[in-house]
Amino acid sequence: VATRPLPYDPIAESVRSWRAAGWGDEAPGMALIVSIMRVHQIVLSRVDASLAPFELTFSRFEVLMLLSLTRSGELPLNRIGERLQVHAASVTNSISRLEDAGLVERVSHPTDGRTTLARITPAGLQLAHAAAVRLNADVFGDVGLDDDAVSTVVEALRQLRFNAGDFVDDDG
Amino acid sequence: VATRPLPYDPIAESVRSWRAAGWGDEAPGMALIVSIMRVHQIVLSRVDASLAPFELTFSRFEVLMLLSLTRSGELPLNRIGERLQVHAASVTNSISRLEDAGLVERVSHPTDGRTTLARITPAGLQLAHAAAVRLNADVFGDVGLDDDAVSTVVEALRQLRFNAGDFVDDDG
DNA sequence: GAAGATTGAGAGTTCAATCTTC
DNA sequence: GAAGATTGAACTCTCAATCTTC
Repeated sequence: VATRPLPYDPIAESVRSWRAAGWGDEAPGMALIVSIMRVHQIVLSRVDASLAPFELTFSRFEVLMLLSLTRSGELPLNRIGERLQVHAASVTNSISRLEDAGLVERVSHPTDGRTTLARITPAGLQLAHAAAVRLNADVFGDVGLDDDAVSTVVEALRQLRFNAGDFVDDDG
Repeated sequence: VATRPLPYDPIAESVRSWRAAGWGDEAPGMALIVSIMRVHQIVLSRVDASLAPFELTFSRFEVLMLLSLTRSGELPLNRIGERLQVHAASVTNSISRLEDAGLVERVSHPTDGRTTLARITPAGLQLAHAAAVRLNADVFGDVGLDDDAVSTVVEALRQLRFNAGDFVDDDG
């Protein structure tokens, strides 16, 4: 953790200041945005700490996991970017690192010479599994909220993602 | 936005895969973490886009806003880091950039030679106000969730932050 | 010795520009 | 010309190490 616990909730304090400045109407939105920023920081540091023994970052773990859950174990780079919602340059970076570690290899696409496939290696498969087990135990198994709150938040954030145009299918 | 909308919810898809892999118990926690990661990315890009005309990032805006809401307009760098929950190195970086832009200036602490104060300038005050108005209009005023959902999520995330040891005062 | 601040290294992200292939 | 991938530049964040001052 970066610093010691504060004697007060910094976000509640920001809301008070925002209201005092005459921006009461937008205070709830401000609180939501800042809460997301802070919680992101917290969970990212947890995840990275849990993954550190495997020399994986969360970004690379996501790529590895996505490949490991694919029937053939391979996927075009651009589809990885779409699915994970990251820039093509980030995918290139992640794949290169995973390739250096021997967890993934680049393969030519059989019919389209423009696209490159990433294929997970046996070592990659094994590490993906081990890392997932570890992450489940360290982080996912207890995120610091009761089950009801978890599902409520997940649903609300799904709504937010949908409204942001992340995806178009709005069943459930 | 980085990519076009997907025809399905990528997180719901991950949950299905996670269950299929036999990790059903931890699937909700996984969904929460991934949701936070993705929503963070969305709101950060919105905020940065809104702040771009001012040549401010959200980190620097937060510093500027914190100073502008202070009675004296100045604060020790370490207190800025505590309040914003960021590393001292990040504060140094932010303050240097704000100083380069003439929005803040470094001042020696009157009694403690170790600490440096950041003081907001008149230009900084003016820009902080303009940026806040803009952010309220562009982002905070409509975050893409109804009011009930916003307060529910904010409260749940407060709980998560509290459980993470971010702060110790648990009233409200 | 401890606290506050800074610096340099390393990782990730995005964007713009470039190259190859359809 | 458009799509896919890569590269380089610019930014932020964190960590470890260093310097100054209490």
